[in-house]
Amino acid sequence: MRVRFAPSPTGYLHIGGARTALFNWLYARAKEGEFILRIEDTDKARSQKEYLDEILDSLRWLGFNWDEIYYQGQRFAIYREQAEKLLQAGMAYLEKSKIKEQKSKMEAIIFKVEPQKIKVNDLIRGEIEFEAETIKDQVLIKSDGTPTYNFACVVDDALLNITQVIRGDDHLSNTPKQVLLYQALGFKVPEFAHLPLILGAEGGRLSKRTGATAISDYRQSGYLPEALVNYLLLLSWSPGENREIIDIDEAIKLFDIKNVNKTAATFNLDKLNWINNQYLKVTDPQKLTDELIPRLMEKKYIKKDSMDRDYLVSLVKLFQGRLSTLNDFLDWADFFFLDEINLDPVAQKKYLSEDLSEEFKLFIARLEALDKFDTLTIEQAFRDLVKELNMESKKLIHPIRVALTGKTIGPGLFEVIYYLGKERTKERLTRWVRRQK
RNA sequence: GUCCCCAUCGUCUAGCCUGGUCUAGGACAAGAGCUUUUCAAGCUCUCGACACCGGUUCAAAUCCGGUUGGGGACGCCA
Repeated sequence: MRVRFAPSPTGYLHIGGARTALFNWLYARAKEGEFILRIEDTDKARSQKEYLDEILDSLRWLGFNWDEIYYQGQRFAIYREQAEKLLQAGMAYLEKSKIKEQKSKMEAIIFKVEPQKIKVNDLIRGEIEFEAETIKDQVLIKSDGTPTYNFACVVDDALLNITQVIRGDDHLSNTPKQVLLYQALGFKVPEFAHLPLILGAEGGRLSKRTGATAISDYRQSGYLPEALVNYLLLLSWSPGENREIIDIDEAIKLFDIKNVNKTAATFNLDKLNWINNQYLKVTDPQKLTDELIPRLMEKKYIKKDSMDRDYLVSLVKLFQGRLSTLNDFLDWADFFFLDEINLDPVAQKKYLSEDLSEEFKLFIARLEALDKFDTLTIEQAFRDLVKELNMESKKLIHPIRVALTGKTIGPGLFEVIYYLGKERTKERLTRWVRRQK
């Protein structure tokens, strides 16, 4: 069993490509076969090193390790040799370039398509029949000497002994053309499996506007690779038993290409966010901290030399259960790193319109008097004060939270105070009292 | 225009192959409530679908045909 993923370095690895790579990789791992990477860089003008690097990097990040890698750009002689075979057999002919600007005097090699019925047996869709009359003669080698996609693809899949071609639905109509080429070259036709496409929110192809961006963008936003893979898995495949969260090892055991859906799926960021949250919750905070440190440094929230790692880990634990992405932490925990907090105007209006300077002052005094400064002690001091003032605790909790964090949302107030520390808490509350005057 | 694919809640899906166990199950989202402190976490509940028409059958989400709708492909791009 040998499968392949064949990206073209003319763009970044996107959601659709990643899903194709995933299903190929899964197929290989489930059947203990080989997963081969083939870089389709025949279009020299459009292929870029930057894209290649991004694709390989993203694949590694997702965990799709490959067993072999090939570059079509290094195999032009092979394609030409195979094309010559067809030429000599009379199954192909030469034609002058139709491109006006073409300076080369070379001629293109074109495959003659004879009328016939072509049957394709798809692992997911069953038997599909095409009429060769609806297919034009196919260019094999362009007049600039480079092979066309369909030709290079067939030659490589055959010569690299690919047994199952698993690819996107958009290649379905290429399949009869390719079958003809396998037969003409005397190669064994592999099995095909065409995966349903992933559509954007408005139907149609995924684009930047409809939410599809490069895998590296998801990485940068703070999605975990396991979560992204889990989400991709759920798009047109289901592990059954109403399971949503499934790790890759279990998916390998349960995966069967025959159970892949035929229906195109719509990419849904909300569900990805939910899955990412599920993974974020159970990920080792140390690991999350490692991921967060460079992001915090970039935001200038921390400096490398003055960083207290244990403190950071504690903060991460505080927010861990609520994050959709790692970057959420940057927004929600900002007040721990900033001297001047970002005060949400809506929150201010809602909870800080009333003058609570007396209550704030009293609370500051209570904090001042504490020998021990831990969550429980702080809470006790607060509860006592509220009781004495004969106030509802939430009437004071919310204003204090906003004064300290600038937000109406966040972890429990007493934990926030504890991690903010006595000095910073006092300072922020005092600042607010002064503002009242 | 031609060819091809697809069709269950707004979205992802289970069920379909091997018709009855389906007054169609789960998840995300949305709405409501609970959580002597917020929620973007947790718990509970609510809303919500077999595209349509015909056929086969005692019986159809499940099988067959058509219609409609959606998607893809028709390049000397990949």
